[in-house]
Amino acid sequence: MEMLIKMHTSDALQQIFDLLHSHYGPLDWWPGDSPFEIMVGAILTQNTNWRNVEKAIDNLQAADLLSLEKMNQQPSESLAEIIRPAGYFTVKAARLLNLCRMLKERWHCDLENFLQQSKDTLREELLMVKGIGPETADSIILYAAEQPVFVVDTYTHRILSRHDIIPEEYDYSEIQETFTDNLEESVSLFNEYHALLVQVGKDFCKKSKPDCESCPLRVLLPAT
DNA sequence: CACCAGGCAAGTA
DNA sequence: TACTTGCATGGT
Repeated sequence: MEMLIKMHTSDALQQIFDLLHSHYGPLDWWPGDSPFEIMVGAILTQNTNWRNVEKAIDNLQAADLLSLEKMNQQPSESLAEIIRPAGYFTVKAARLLNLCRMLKERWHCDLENFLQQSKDTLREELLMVKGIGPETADSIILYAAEQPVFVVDTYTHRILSRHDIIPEEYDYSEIQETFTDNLEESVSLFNEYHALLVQVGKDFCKKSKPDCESCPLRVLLPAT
């Protein structure tokens, strides 16, 4: 009679990180030049392939709109046309302007001061903006403000539940706690870990056609 | 052709 | 509270 002993969560999370890190090495996220560009990218990439986001950001660059003050002066309709390739473009244009308006009215466009708040108040303030939810807020806190929060996305949920490390029905905060309760609180670790999960998700853990045979996590069973 | 991608808010019961 | 639906382009 054979027995399968479930690994402790902290050991599993450490093993996943080690496997991914030795497979991919440092990924140098976030792919954006300034804190403002990172914040814009975080909104544009909501439920959208990053390739499409890059096209939209190129358009914004060409229109010289990658600054808070300039974007804030842009009418919603023309901003929408510029970010069209990112999809959901009317909704996302409004969301970008909601963020710009909050930063102007509450922070007088001083991004540095805004991002230097404690991560908890920063998160509260971001979540008050209509169009910024938990993942977008946490992406901004980790990658623009460089403060230690763990970012959870659909790949994080899919990979951990398929490997039986968390239950399928875990929500955002439960998944986030799984990481923060079992890892040292470190900006560079959280940065790299989320980037690695997204990368391995794109490469091997697509929703309907996973490629578990060649996935670097195949030694952790079960999967698919 | 169908399906999906680094979510979120609003509507329904 | 717990589901469902709209938003939309571009790649496989």
